[in-house]
Amino acid sequence: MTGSISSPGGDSSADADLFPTEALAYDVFARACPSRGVLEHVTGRWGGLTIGALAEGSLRFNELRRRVDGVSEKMLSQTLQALERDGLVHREAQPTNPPRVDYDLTPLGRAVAGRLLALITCVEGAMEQVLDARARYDAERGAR
Amino acid sequence: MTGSISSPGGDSSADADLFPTEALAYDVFARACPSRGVLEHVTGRWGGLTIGALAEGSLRFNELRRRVDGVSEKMLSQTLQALERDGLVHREAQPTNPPRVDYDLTPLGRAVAGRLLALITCVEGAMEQVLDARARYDAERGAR
DNA sequence: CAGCATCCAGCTTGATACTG
DNA sequence: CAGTATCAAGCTGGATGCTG
Repeated sequence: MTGSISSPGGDSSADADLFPTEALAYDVFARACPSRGVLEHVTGRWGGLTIGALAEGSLRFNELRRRVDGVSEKMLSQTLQALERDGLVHREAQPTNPPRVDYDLTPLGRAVAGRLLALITCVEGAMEQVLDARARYDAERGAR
Repeated sequence: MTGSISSPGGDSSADADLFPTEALAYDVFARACPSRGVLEHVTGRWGGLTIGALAEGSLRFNELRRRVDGVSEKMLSQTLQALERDGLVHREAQPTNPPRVDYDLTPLGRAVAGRLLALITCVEGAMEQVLDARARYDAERGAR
């Protein structure tokens, strides 16, 4: 066990030691775990929005650029490459002129997108409560 | 509708226009939407891990610091303040000496945590596929 | 213990210009 | 259209020192 999170004292499987790095592993809470990197690609500034946009269907580079409000072409390009490398996004390039490249989610990407969208929807739905909470917080802080 | 994402042509409810900024609104894909900020707090470098840690139960400042591997006290403090302001985290300070402060999730925070944990679990579970995808990607790219 | 204030290195980002 | 290359600037975040 890498340390950090995952049950404090009660370890669910005492035989975990028998599988050094094989079976489970992958603990996002551990600094060095590769899953932390993937999670950052997925939840990063542009990753989440890109996946969210692609969840609605295949899109071309500049379509994506317009959809994800505020992303620069450099960042979009970078984001797409990271997601493609992680196997979440599929890139389909046609060697025509002018070139045409379509991006869409892989099955794995769709699985992640589902969870991500659930989170996004949850946050969007909570906005009124959040705004209220902020107002209260600021009122108490601002007064003092 | 702010623009950017949200169904391309097919709008599910034609009467959406009757509720200018009341009902739905909050579109993360729009640059200026406050929900984007909240989502960034939740999914940010430390926000997600902090929420994940608190999902297991109430924790004190330094306990959290140890749990979330790699976070500095400055970042943790900052993160907690943002989450508290957003109404996701509750801060309970006891005016004792030495001081004792407990943090835990609000009901809203727990709702978000659920979705977040689902995402994290999904990503962790996909790690093998991701690592495979990366290997393939690098092989093709490195060769050329 | 639970933080805040300050300083500063460096990574991330956005403009801009260029290529196939 | 679909990117890559380069560069300056700004924000992020870590280290340090101090407070109650």
